[in-house]
Amino acid sequence: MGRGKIEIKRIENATNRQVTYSKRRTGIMKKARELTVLCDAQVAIIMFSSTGKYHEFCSPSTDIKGIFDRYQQAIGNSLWVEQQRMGEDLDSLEFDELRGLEQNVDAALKEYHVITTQTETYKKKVKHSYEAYKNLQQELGLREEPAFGFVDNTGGGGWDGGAGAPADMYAFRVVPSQPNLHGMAYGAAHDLRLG
Amino acid sequence: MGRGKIEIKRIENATNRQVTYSKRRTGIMKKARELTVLCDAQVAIIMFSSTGKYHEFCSPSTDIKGIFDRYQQAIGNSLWVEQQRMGEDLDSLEFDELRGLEQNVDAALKEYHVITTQTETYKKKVKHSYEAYKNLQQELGLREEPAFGFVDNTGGGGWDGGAGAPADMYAFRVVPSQPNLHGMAYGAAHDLRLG
DNA sequence: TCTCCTATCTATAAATG
DNA sequence: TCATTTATAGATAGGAG
Repeated sequence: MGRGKIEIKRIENATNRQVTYSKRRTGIMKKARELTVLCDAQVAIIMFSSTGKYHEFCSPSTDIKGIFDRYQQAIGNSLWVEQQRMGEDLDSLEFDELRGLEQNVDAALKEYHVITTQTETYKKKVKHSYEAYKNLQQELGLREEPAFGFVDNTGGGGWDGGAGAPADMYAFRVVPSQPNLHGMAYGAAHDLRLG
Repeated sequence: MGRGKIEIKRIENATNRQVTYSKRRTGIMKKARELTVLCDAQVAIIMFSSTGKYHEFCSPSTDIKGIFDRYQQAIGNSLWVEQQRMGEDLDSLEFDELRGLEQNVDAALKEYHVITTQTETYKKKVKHSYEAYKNLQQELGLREEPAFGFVDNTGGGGWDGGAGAPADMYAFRVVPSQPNLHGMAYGAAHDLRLG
């Protein structure tokens, strides 16, 4: 592409590197968006430029964290399969111990559910605030990516509807190396009950 | 590209959709690789096809989780920069509520930490109980429930996930810095139901 | 499915405003 | 610095085996 072939190696000139990063990033994001639409796929992309700025893409109806969770789950599944094949010998556990475990986890999830519900209202406000912010950006004539799923921290992109990221970001701020709270829905707690 | 322009909308024919997914995925992954080299960038890509198979790309010297962690930290940091800009355009009541949210989430995560610590003890027991459970299942002549609809466990491809929920308990154990309570609950729901 | 082919379409490097 | 233009390299849709 472009006026002449280029070798795929680090661009030493910082300006050219940044320009190329920006152009190619846009291209990849566009391709990702097309892929999600054409092929009904879920795609999550995180990029950090050499200057440390980040950009993301995420298919609609989810967020980066959701896809990452799904990915971890898939990885976890493969790991477990390998684990089984290795035929690791495990100790057994008394049934009443299992029941005790179940009750503890259930209680923990109930407690979590209360907390989650309590903060849910605020999360929505944050999201709506961001949308207001984005709209303001538009009104001020700042450039905007046309499609869904983009977030960047340069002020040039924007959030589109459907991304649940703002709420998650709040949680991440408090504990950067943060536990995976995302999918811990209370509904799951009910299913924990032993028969 | 190719023999004629195509409209960017879902490809209804499943075969064509899969073929296009495969081709375009390859293209995007290649572009991502070039970007990391040319521009010294960090890139992480996770894709799930409509059939549930997943593929990933990640720049060298790190892994998906590493980039995701960096991303979480980055959005955590940038949120408050954005927040302050946004605050100028929000009324004070809204802003007070946003502050309230911070405190709520903070409290929630502290609570979560306590809960996590409390349940940490049980994680090993969950794992250790699995073998006993499998044995019991066999004795009772029960079939294992398929846990995830998206998983393609027909064997073959290296990245395809498989098997059921217990994997999450394993993932939970091997990734203590990122406990996955969602998966844990889910796993417990389906695999600890002994009675 | 899978690979190869290739006419066409798209992305983009470099130039330009 | 930016956006825009333009000439080319690269990606790929559709078809064949």
